[in-house]
Amino acid sequence: MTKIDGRVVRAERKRRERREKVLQAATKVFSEKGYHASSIADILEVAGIARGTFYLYFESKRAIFDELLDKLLAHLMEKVCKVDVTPGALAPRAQLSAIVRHVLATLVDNRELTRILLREAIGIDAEFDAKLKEFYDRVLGLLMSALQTGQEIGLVRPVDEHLTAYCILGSVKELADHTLVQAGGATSIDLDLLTETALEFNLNGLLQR
Amino acid sequence: MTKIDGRVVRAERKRRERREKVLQAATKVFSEKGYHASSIADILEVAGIARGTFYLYFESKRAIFDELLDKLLAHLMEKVCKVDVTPGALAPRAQLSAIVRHVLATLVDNRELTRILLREAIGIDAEFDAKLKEFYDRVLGLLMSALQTGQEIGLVRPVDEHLTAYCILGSVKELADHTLVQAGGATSIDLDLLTETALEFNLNGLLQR
Amino acid sequence: MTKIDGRVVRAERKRRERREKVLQAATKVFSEKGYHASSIADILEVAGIARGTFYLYFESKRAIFDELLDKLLAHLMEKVCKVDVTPGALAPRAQLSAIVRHVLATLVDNRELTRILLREAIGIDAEFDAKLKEFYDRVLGLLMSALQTGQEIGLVRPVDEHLTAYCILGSVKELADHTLVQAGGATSIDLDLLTETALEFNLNGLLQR
Amino acid sequence: MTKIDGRVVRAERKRRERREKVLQAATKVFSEKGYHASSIADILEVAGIARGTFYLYFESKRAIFDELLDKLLAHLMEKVCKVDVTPGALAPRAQLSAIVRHVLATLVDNRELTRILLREAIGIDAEFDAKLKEFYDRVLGLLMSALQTGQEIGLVRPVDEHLTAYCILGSVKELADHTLVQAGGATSIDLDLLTETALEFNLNGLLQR
DNA sequence: TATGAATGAGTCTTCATTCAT
DNA sequence: CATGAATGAAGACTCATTCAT
Repeated sequence: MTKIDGRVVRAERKRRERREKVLQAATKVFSEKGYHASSIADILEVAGIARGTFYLYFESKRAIFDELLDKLLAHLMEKVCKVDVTPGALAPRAQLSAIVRHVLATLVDNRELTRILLREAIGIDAEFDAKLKEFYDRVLGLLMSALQTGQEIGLVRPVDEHLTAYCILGSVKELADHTLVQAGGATSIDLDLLTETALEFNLNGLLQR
Repeated sequence: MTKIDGRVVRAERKRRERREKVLQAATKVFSEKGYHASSIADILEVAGIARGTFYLYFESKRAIFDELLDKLLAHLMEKVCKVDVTPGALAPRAQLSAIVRHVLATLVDNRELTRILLREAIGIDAEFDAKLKEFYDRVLGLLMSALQTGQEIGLVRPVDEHLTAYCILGSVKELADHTLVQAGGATSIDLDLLTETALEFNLNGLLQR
Repeated sequence: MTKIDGRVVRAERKRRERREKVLQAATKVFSEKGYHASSIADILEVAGIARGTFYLYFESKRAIFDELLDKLLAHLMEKVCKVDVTPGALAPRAQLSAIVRHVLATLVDNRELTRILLREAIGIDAEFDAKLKEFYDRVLGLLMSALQTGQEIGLVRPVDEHLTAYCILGSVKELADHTLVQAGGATSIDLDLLTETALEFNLNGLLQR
Repeated sequence: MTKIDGRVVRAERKRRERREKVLQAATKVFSEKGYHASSIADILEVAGIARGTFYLYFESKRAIFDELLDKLLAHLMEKVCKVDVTPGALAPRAQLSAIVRHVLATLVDNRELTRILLREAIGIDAEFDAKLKEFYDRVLGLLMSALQTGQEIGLVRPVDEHLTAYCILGSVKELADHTLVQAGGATSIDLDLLTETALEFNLNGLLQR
């Protein structure tokens, strides 16, 4: 039985590897040509597999795209959480720094997926728009609750939490877009500078004080 | 000859009106369904014209989309200019306020086009991406020069001008997106609150001082 | 207006002619190769039209097949009705003769469609099977009611109406199949002999009396 | 050597059992969904074997279908023979009764295959049509020779033997179809009633005498 | 022998664009 | 000018069959 188990395990691993190969190919293709301009044929060519093989691993073009983004969104949410303001916790600024760093690091580690998220994952269809909205809504929710807490403990000045949350989200998105997406693949990125700039911008604004 | 001239002029006007009608229809359709999901047939139906007629006025689906966006981009750039810091000029803050207000007002006045710009004008094709990049680069250029000037006259604290420009752009884009695009068509918008929030956020950040 | 009306009418007629051309082509193709073995491409070739044109007139391969059969079934049912046994009506035998003649004549006039009905219209899908069953059930219903009436007026010997109705239907179907379908297209057919044989067989059976 | 022989024999038996299992599965699947709607995958699932295994036993989807039908056709022909009218033989009516009974019994014993024969074995392809035609031609040949003999000995009234043979065949086919195929699987069947109805219908027709 | 992953030919269907009227 | 029928390239997806393990 061990022998068979071994075989099964190996087969399972191989299957996952193969799936992964297709996912990689799809990532590359989608990120380069966008969802609509990418054909299954393009993915097949990059993955080096036959038409039928694709459908062995994925239900449809749409399904593989979904999976790609789901993975990135999950990664992004991994360490994004409420700021802890109970006594004894890390300083809020340090916590925020960690979160922003995590997000940016994840995006840096997944440049192609980031491009897809920021550039190609829009206008796919209503269902997908909803998924994306849900993700951003969760992020915005956290931001708003953070702003509220910040105001309560007197750290944050009085602001419209809704609108301000959008501003924060937008600043980080655009930062990521221009740094990771527009810059060609080869550019090396100073994660610390990025994190610091984002944080400073959001916390202190532009004006000299 | 005058008679003929009159006819020609009238014909010319009629032609422009018809073009306009098609552009309106396309705006509505693209804004509702996105570029890819919109078919020429959708536009024809809304415009109330025949298939062949469309191609009398526009070269292709792509071309009319281009024209739509070009118009909005031109409107947006109309009053966006360098901040004037020569003595006697308006206070920088007032100038900025005017510019931001103009941009937001233009977007408010063109909700459907705004949706197209922010949501659907991405991932069309490389050429279109380039056009958009050019537009944003001009905006970013102005922002960076403003940041530089601001730093020189000691108004702005030392920042990475590049990255910070992205943050500013992003905050305004996202603000516009959530306020104009995500909110259904009927919502009334407080342009002053919007302008003020954007400006305050960018200038003063979040922290209490 | 008359001019335009004329144009519209002419266009409408042309449209119907074109549709008819495609229907003819489909009839030929389906009858020769069967539903499953026939591809849209086969129909296009015979009809001499382009791929897109087909979908201008018909929703799908399935839809055109449906329409083909519907037409034949409607024709067949046209003069099939209950036998009238009120005093003064034609003799039952004459009425039956007329009905059988009509059915066989319709089948003779539509040899290809007959082939499709008897040979290819089986196992398309559940929905189609249902449509066919409905048709045959109507025929069987008429037959059973005729058998009942016949028994009541002492014309018909006591029989199981259900089973006997099947026998009658089957004898006519097979007669048609072998005469119209299996015989190549060119054979000339003696409609009178056919009608008479069917009727005699069903009424008097085989035995000498 | 005997030992090896034993092994070989056992292996041979196992092989046949496995083949049988697949045939059973195919029968079930084809009878439920029809030839075209049945996929190899469906058969595999029911048979509980792997894809490759199927092709170890059968050449193709088409081949297993062939084999299924061949078996039924052979069974059916087993006791179908010329009527013996030499003096001392059983009465013709009794002989016919036995033959019809055998045919109907065989169909009853193989309901699923019957459904396939009557419903799904049509429009597969030209070759298959030919095989079926050959079978029916043999049946028709016997019927025609019986009719001829019957007429010669004055038992049968003068009829067109060709056309009448079709009628007989059709009546039995339709009887079988409605009784065995359309009625769900569970219905119990009165073989005697069936045989008697068929015989009476064919021999005596409908009319009271 | 048994397996099931891989293959790729084959089909339907859509839709932007052209062109004869 | 306006029309809308016709076009055909392009793309997604299925499934019988093969083959390496």
